[in-house]
Amino acid sequence: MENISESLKFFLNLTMTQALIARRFDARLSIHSLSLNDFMILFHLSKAPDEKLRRIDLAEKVGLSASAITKKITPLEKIGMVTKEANARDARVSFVKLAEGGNRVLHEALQSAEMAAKELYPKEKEEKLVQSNQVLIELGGSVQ
Amino acid sequence: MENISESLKFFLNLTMTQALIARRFDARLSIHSLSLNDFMILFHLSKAPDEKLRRIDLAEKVGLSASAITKKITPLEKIGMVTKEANARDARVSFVKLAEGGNRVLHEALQSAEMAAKELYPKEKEEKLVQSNQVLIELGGSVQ
DNA sequence: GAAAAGTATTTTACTACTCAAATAAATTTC
DNA sequence: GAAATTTATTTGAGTAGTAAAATACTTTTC
Repeated sequence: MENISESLKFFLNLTMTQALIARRFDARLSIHSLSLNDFMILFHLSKAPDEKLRRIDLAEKVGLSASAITKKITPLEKIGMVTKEANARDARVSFVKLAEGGNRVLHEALQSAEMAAKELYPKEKEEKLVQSNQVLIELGGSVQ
Repeated sequence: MENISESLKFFLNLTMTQALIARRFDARLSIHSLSLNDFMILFHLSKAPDEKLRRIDLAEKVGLSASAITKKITPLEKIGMVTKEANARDARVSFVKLAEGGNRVLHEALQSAEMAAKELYPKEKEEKLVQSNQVLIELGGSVQ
């Protein structure tokens, strides 16, 4: 087996750990009847200006296709997590906005997410996590 | 919006960047008719002792469920990427072993993967990637 | 200002996964 | 050593995603 680059090693380990950790978060979030992707949607909406985003921007942030967003938003709207809002300037776009219910559920879910996060890495080594976070942000992460 | 912990930020950015980068790798690997998960299966088999793994161990390494592995292995066997091998000591387990065809395709795919990896991060900052890789390994990554 | 190109979203058809139940063998318990 | 429990895999049913085509606008080009 030939030697593989540090970048490729990094990506392969990134994929392994993400899958591993995502399962733990998914388990925690399930008590709020929220999938990890549902949580990501509510989270990114809450961080956006005026708590709303276009579907394509939401898709990019959450890491799903635009059509996946379309399909997820309808049920989320039905249970009061988000609302749809038209754009006066451009009739093509339809904003997704965080609703009251979504805001409440997000705050509850954030507590569960923090519990899962706490078990991730020893607190005394947190500085290494902060540095790695910087790398992730350079690679396209946007959670500051 | 309350402040969120460094660990949770790390996980959210991990998820965003993995989704982002995985799409790039998937696009590169598609010319070999290989999905990213197919590639991961072949890669982990090639690294395993005797180039074989039990389905549950493969599932854990690739980050899929055991049933997903069962469903993926059958077509991979048909096209000569892997072979099945019984375990003499324990009739429950059935090893998945890298076949000649799988080894050849893996080596071709590794070149495409390296091309995608090269575009990931500036070479002069590679040391930061090496450090982050260390963190990922502590979190469950196994690619050394 | 009509035609062409581009953009945001939805629909369609399909694939890849998940979880839970079923099966089959191994191990533990008593 | 039979019964109960655990472990590895497969099957079945349902869900969540994709890519590509369709739709409906907007912007650019000439």
